[in-house]
Amino acid sequence: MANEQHDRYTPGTVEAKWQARWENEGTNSFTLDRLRAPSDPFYNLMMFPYPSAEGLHVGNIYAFTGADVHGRWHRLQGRDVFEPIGFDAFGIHSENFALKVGTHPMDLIPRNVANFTRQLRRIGGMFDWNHTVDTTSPDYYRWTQWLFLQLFKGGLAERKEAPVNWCPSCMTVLANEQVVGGLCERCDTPVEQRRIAQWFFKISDFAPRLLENLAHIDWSETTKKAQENWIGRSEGALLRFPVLGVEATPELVRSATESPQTEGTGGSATDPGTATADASQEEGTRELLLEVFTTRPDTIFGASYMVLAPEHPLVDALTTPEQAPEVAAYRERVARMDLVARKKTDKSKTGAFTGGYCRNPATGERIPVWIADYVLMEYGTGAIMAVPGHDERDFEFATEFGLPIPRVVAAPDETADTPLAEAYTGPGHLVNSGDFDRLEVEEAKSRITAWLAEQGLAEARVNYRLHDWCISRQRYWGPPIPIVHCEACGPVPVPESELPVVLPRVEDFKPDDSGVSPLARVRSWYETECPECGTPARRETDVSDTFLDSAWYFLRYPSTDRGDVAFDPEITRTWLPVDAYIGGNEHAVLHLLYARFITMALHDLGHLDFEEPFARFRAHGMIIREGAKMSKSRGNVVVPDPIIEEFGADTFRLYLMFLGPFEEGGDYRDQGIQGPFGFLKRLWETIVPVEGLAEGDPDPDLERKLHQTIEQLTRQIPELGYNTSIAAMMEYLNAVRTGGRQARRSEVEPLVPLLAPFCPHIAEELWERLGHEGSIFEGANWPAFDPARLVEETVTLAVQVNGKVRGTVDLPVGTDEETALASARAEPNVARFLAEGELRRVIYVPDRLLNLVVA
RNA sequence: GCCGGGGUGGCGAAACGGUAGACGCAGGGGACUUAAAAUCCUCUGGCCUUCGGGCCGUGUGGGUUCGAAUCCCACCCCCGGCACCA
Repeated sequence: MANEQHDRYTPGTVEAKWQARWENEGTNSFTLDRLRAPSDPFYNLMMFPYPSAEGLHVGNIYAFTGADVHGRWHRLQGRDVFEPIGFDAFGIHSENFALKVGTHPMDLIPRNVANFTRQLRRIGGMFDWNHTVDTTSPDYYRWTQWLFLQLFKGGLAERKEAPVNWCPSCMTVLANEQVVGGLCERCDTPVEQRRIAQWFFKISDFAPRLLENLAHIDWSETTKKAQENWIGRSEGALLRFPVLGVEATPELVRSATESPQTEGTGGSATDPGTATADASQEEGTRELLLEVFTTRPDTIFGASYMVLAPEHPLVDALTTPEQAPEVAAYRERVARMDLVARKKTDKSKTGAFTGGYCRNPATGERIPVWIADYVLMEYGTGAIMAVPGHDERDFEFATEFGLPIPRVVAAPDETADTPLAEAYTGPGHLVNSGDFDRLEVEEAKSRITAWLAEQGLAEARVNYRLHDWCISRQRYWGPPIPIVHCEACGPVPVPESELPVVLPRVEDFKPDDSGVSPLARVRSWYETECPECGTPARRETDVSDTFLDSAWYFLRYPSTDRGDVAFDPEITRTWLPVDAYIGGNEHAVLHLLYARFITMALHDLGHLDFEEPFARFRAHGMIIREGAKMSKSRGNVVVPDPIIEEFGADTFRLYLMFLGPFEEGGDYRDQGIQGPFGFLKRLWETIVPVEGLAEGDPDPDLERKLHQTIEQLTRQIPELGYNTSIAAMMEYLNAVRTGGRQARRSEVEPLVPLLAPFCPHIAEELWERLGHEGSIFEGANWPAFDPARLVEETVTLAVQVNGKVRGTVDLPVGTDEETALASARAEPNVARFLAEGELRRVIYVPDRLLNLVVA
């Protein structure tokens, strides 16, 4: 009795014991030597957490457990699995929270990291604690800065002006999410736009490759689709509209053609760039040309006016003196809007007439030029030809301002004169389009583009939605951008030998009226000498985006033993690209795209020999609680510590993985944990007085079921089919225990490694009690199955009459049709339905079903 | 509006085009117990039943098929992402 007491399943004891042992024996840690020479490396990555003050969120635990199961499974196959974890602790979240509680982030973050570390150890992940990263450590961000310098030297970083949200009361830059309904979230002042010089990475140069490579990487389809949409390739044409009455001075031609977008899409193969514009100059066309991008060159005959973005550089040149006050007022009004409100689609169209005109090169007609905020400076050329008959936005605008709405496309049942009640954007043939009438839309696109190209007024063009990555943050809590501004030399990179540029401890890190980063008021820090000419110079005071920290962390993990390089070339070649990356789809377009870009850039710069960082990526689902989304404000967040306290980490892990398909998520119901808990208890009690297990071969039926279970798990676990794998183990254990029978060792022992990926602690304990030396994860301990033993001897055949099941018959496997039919006829209920008519047809699916068609 | 992913018992969910609801939760009944907890056994989609079984049932409406939760067409609803992108 006392012994029984002693042997009860107490998760706390078991888990503490094994966590300590893994730690002491370095079960999950790699030495530098082993990293250099693994026998079968497998890099298992999960998205490192942001260490918040609240502690590890159950969503993190869900993700990490799913990834850990995957890593442990590979380990049980005998592979060398490297499974690192770290902390993504820079950024506006930490900074805002620090501001709120009045603690310096340099004090706050270490506390949070310590708490996260404790929690992460407690859930039993197979983490290599000797290879962690903390993005806020100078040892790490030194290399983040190094990365910036590589891109800068490679011509992939540039400084240019861009709009930011500006709160005139707090005198600070706001992120989009800090703007609530056009007001500053802190002081409710209306937010406006301000243009400031910022650093950009030229990710848009990589748009075509980032898109094309998606076809060759093994990623969740949903993630790839999200990236595809984000990159937003669209095929169309660049068209040039002569501006009437404005002479083409060199400056105007420059501003007309050097819009950021024309550069941004420079990577596209169909883009000969701005040369044609110059050529047309040489032909003596003294007219200024206005460039627009369109996906519908076929509708050019319907372009009844033009629209420039209010910020477009040619607005001043086009505006007549009479219209100048109205234009200026409109531009000011737009500038006062925050960036979110600016792009709202549900507001009505506004705009102002510039007084200027273009000539429609197709019709020869004079068409007015307007400015309107529905045209965005950051897309295409920042100007459009407006075709109100066949574009919903233009239609709305033209209706608002009483502009003509010609029809140039007709559906099969329409004519050139069918009135347009709304923009028609469907297929059809051209009308009112001169020689191009009757052509189908698709053909007209290329024909019209070619026709205009002959006159130097068009070229085919591929445009991308993806815009350059602004990495400047006018904030405190991030790595300082390693640049020195010198009056004479311009922006000069900090020499690599002087890295890191250490973020100074600034007690007052609140944004203030200086208008830039808090670092801009630490004179002792920003005053320096130009690394090139030695004259007094000023450090860049902006810090870099948190997404830069996380765009390369997976490169650092295996090389954290190396203080002298960002990543060791040999080790990197050995371990990367990452074999399996599991994470949330909320990072589908930012983190995952930036990481791909950085990898591609480092590849081109000669630092890496691969250009895609993650060979395989799987997005996990989201978990909700009792049917509702979890959030702090609802107060329905699952707090992991008490649950682990009561049931143990193994049960918690098992339950999380049991909730539903890992890639779809699940509903956390507090009561539900009883199921997995009971399962572990029963498993323990089935095995634990090991002396109580019977010897001998397994029961034949159980043996078959065991092999089926092993087969199923071997197939499903690597595909993240966790919930059904767990169900299969439960089913098997139920079968072993039916009728309270005494289990044989041979029946239950293989269940231990099957369970190990999910519940590593109890698996280790049972494995040890069963007499094995060392950790179950050291060695290829996953059981094999024998395909020959999967097969049943008898099957239950469903017998249908006219597609409805009327009975079943038990038959030996492989019974022929004739015999099966005879047995079926012998079933009284089947015979009854058979008697209702004449047997017309027999469908026999051996070992499954017999369908008798009667009429 | 566009792009994904989904709609199956009271609930979470299973189901190579072949017996819908495995596994688990919750619930009913029973055993053990002085009692409770724990544990174990057992039942549990709905309606009807002469207890043999029958009818209905996977968001809705059509279609293909001997046979559809599964494939095709149209539509409705929910979740996630993007969105004045020319």
